[in-house]
Amino acid sequence: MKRSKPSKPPKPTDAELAILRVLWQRGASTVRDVWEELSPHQHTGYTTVLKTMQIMAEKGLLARDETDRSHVYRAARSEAQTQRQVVGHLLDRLFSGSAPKLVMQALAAKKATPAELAEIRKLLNDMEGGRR
Amino acid sequence: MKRSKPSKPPKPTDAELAILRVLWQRGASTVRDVWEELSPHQHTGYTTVLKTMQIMAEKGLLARDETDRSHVYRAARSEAQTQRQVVGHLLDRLFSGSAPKLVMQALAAKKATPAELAEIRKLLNDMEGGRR
DNA sequence: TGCAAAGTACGAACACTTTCGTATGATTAC
DNA sequence: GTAATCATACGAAAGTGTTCGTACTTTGCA
Repeated sequence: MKRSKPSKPPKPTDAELAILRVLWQRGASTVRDVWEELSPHQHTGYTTVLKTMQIMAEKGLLARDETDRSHVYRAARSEAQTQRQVVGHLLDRLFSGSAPKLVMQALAAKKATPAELAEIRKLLNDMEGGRR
Repeated sequence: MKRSKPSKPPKPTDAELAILRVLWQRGASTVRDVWEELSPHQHTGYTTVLKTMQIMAEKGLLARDETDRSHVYRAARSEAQTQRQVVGHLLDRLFSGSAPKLVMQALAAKKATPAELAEIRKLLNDMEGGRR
């Protein structure tokens, strides 16, 4: 017997991530909403998005409201929760658990603006302040 | 016709990452070396590791030296290069390109030690110093 | 010499992801 | 009321990743 809502949703795939991004941005949406948002950028058919979202609901990645004829889906976990999960996964597998190494590569991969650097600096201050 | 060595190696999968980690740590190694390192942690057979490494060589993820009977493999790209590639990929797909957001989740996913925080702070100083 | 050990190559099975065509039912427009 | 539209559900195909059994070759050694 398969449980309908696993307590630990799996790591989303890339295609699933594209759908999640739309849902985080728009909030609860129908398949059509998501498809219209996605289709300009990728060439996927409507039923492809539908099927993927159905599977994501089975996996526990999405929750759906079947009240209306057009079912309304929402992300089961917040963007921040998902980010933390994926980053944690990556940290273990590619950075030997070293957050600073990841931070370094993040900054190397994409130059941060001065404003962003200030933001990170502030974050560090807060963390050190809390400890000290 | 398939090119034997694509100039852009694809993003490594999780299983491939496990092998790469051994190669980065040990340097050029035989399949047996890698398998012996891996087998205590995972329950994969010798030929599984062999096959995976062969495929990785085809993909351009590994380079191999066939001089000796036991072929010697090495990672085609450095650990830092791979980290940057994967982080860049993640940045685009899950963080809308915002490095600070990724940094925040990295620090949230795993508490950094004071020494690590200092390290990051130093990195920031260097970046700002260079720009200013 | 001949046998065991160690190595590579190969093919196949299985699982998972992604894609889409088609069936079917509900709603809307005329 | 009937036809077109729009929705879900379902099944299947294609691609990829992972695993391992088996065959074949080379080497070392009693």
